[in-house]
Amino acid sequence: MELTTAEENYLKAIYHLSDGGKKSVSTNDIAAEIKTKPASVSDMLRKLGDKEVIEYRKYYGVNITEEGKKRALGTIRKHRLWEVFLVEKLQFAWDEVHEVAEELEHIQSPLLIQRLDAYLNYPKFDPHGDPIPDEFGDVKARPRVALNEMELEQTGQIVAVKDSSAAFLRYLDKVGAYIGARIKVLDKVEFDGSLEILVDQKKTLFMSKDVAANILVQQS
Amino acid sequence: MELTTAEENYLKAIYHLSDGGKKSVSTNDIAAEIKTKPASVSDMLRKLGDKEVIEYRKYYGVNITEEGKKRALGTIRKHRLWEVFLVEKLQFAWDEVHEVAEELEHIQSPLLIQRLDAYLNYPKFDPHGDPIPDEFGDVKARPRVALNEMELEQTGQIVAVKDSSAAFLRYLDKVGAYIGARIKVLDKVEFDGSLEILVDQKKTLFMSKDVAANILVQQS
DNA sequence: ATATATTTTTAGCCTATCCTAAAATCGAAA
DNA sequence: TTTCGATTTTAGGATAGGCTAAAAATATAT
Repeated sequence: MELTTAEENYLKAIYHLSDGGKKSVSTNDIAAEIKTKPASVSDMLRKLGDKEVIEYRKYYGVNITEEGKKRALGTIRKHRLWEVFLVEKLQFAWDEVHEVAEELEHIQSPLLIQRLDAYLNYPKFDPHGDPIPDEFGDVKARPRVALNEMELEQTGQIVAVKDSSAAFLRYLDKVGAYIGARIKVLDKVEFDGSLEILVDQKKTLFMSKDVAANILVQQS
Repeated sequence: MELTTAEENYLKAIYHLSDGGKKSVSTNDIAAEIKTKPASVSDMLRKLGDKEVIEYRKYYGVNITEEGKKRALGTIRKHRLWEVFLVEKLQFAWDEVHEVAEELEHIQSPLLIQRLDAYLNYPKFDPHGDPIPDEFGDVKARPRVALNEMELEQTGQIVAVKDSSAAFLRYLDKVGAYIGARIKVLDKVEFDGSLEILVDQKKTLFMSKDVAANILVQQS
């Protein structure tokens, strides 16, 4: 059964909020995510339930079905492939692509996506470092490495810290290295293993090997 | 003022049916073009009139305004740029691109189109040989040449015949060289000036120089 | 355990776009 | 010029998606 653009957007939101289908999701949370009113969400949930892409029990939130998961992953795949296209071929900055990809992801043409995928050389990750599901909906888990183990020029996103003491987090905060920050290794000093890092394509930052060893990066 | 997808489609249809704004267009003709009912067209014409992209006098058909022309040309530009992309970059056949381009043409992002244009190296014609309006809505008139004057490998579309005798047309019909046919010069025989032509990317066709001299081609 | 607060749903309404059936208008022929 | 056929518009209704206000159900706190 065909989904409308609005339905695809709801399903994608539910997929994300449910952490890939692991948790159930509330009406209010969906409304906040989609920037719409809870009443509108209730309406849509009834429809998505009828189409069996979610399991909907009134007042108890929704769970995404296997079919729904497949659909959501299809939309996510399209979104991320378009993001790669925009950044790699059309020179968009990585933070300019989201809105346009939001539109492009609803174009209906399996052939188009197949060809685009090939044209981009079957990328596994989008410009934000998020994995691109393959045509079957399988996603490649992104390897996580300690920042000090990364090579020159490599890029990634800070996803976790090993040392979560207040002191360490306060330090990270001060230098502007938050969870989610996009980083690139600009330099590694042989002598002491300290690094020069580009954060969010804006500011550079020096850190010791010890600090870097406590920062986990999801590579792109 | 923003136009919806439906409004853009109506405007594009009116633009084409009016031969670029030269003639006025009837409700019935629009309905046929859009594959909708005349009653729906009346509705939409009122709206487009309110938005001043057409001039609408009940019962007397519509004329497109300058503003409307500009909008229509913008949509046509996007459509044709996407067609070039699909054919040149994603290896679509020239007759597979229309439906997808119908969807892509409604993506709203001036930056996207600007970048796409540059990426495609500012093409002047789409894969069907139709001219691509520039960002100001100006279109380059396509030169027409006699088929016998074309060079090897050149492509184009048959747009007219010099000799329109029944005999000649019957001959063209027999060999499958109709007005609108997409052709490519595969070979030119030095000795007698006869040609080998690829028609519609499917069948090849041999013709004498005399025949070719009577066929006018719009080059791409 | 009951009262209150929060969440969710329902009811009713709006706009966009489409439809069918009926009414209005136009234009051409007698 | 009157009438008749074709075209066009209007009227009224459907569906998709959104909104507000009010009702209903659930969750929480005393």
